[in-house]
Amino acid sequence: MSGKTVLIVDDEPAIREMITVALEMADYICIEAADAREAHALIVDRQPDIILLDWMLPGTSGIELARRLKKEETTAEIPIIMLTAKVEEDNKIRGLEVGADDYITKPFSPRELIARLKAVLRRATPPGIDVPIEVDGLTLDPSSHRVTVNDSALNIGPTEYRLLQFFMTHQERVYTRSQLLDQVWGGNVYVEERTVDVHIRRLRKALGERHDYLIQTVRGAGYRFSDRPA
Amino acid sequence: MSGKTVLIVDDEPAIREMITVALEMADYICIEAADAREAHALIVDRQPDIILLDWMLPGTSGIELARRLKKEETTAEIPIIMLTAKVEEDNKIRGLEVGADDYITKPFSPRELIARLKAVLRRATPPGIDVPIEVDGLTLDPSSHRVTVNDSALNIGPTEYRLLQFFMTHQERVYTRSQLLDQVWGGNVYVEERTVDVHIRRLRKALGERHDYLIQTVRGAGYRFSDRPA
DNA sequence: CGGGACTGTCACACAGCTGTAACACTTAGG
DNA sequence: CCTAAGTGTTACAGCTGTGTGACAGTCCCG
Repeated sequence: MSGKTVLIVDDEPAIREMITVALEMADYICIEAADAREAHALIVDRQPDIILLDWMLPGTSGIELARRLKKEETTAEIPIIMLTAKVEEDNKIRGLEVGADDYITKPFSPRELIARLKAVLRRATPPGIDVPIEVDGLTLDPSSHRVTVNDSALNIGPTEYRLLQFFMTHQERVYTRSQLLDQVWGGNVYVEERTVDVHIRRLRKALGERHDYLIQTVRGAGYRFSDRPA
Repeated sequence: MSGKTVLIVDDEPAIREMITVALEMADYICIEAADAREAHALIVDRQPDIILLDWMLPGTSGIELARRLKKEETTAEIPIIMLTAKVEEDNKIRGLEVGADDYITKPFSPRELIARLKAVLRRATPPGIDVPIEVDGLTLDPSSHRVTVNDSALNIGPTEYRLLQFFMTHQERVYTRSQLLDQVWGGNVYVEERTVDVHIRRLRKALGERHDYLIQTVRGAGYRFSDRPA
């Protein structure tokens, strides 16, 4: 299972739909945007793992959006695959110039798309994703799928693990219950928002009094992971 | 929840009503005006996030109003969607010419209206909405939902947070209690105006003596946020 | 099949936030 | 000065949002 979130940016609904269907079959989570603004809003809100970006867009062009994304610190790391309608060497060059990680010319087969996607994700997946994250004695090691507090392993369920991993890779930022459901549970499930509270609780309990301060409640907003006291 | 305020300008009460019902279901706050004059008054007073403007109006036409709004600095930023009765290419062109952001031809479905509305609002929302704001040592960071004074966190409730955020993104301008209730509390609540005073008080207290000068009382008018002493 | 682990939901407890009223104070204008 | 209107300040009762424990259903593995 991949569970990676893919943002598809194309002004043509039919194309978005086609890609979505293909990718969801391959177990990706898809979100769609029709133009650059919509795309930007979704990027901020959902933080996709990769972006499929059409070359031609109404308003701000795909190229322009790519350039901007690569400039902003919070989005620069997200890999981008450009979609171009024609085989124009120019596009390729300019696309890669502004920071796109790969490009595909339409029409393309789902097979090809997924292959490229995997390749880019593998390549872009920084050596950092497998590196253990450590905060104040709390360590999460993705490669061994293990969580320890001062070297003593702690026993948490899969959901708590994903939740903690998400938090530790997204520190210092508040996430609403809804966003957490999207990011940790995966967009298409329907669960009560209060369920998040329960898993937060379980996680805190597992962390123990010495470390539960790391998961902070922001009343009226959501939760935040930070080693800096509230 | 959106909570955005939509001003509907149309001389036909039935149409206004229809739109209002549709939009309120989608969680927008609606205010209505029958002509240009009424519209202008509401724009100044309520500062809607977007305006639905009928092409044909008694007295000053919709086009004329749009033109004026785009000229005035305080209203130029408010997006406008023109409503036209017939499919006349002319209207489209002239409407966009004077600065409308989109147009819809009647009749239209609520679905379509809301879709356009969202698109325009998203387009109009600057991507920089998440950057921290800093004034004289006071920092508000929307992404972490944190407020600090010289790096020491200060503890304020959700309402004070929204109030402060509104002020910091709208500095140097005086807002009446009524306007603040609209903007910070969200139009449809009914609360005593004096409630604003209390929250202002709480905010000032939290800011401390060193910084409470930032929130200034304008006797007989309302409050203003400014780093320039009164 | 049986048992254990995990999940989502609910009900209840509780802390913190909110709106209001009441009272104290300040300002403007006679 | 004196008055009235406008604003500052405080206390408090009610409410909302969050913490918490229990529980039943589900899935997986032996």
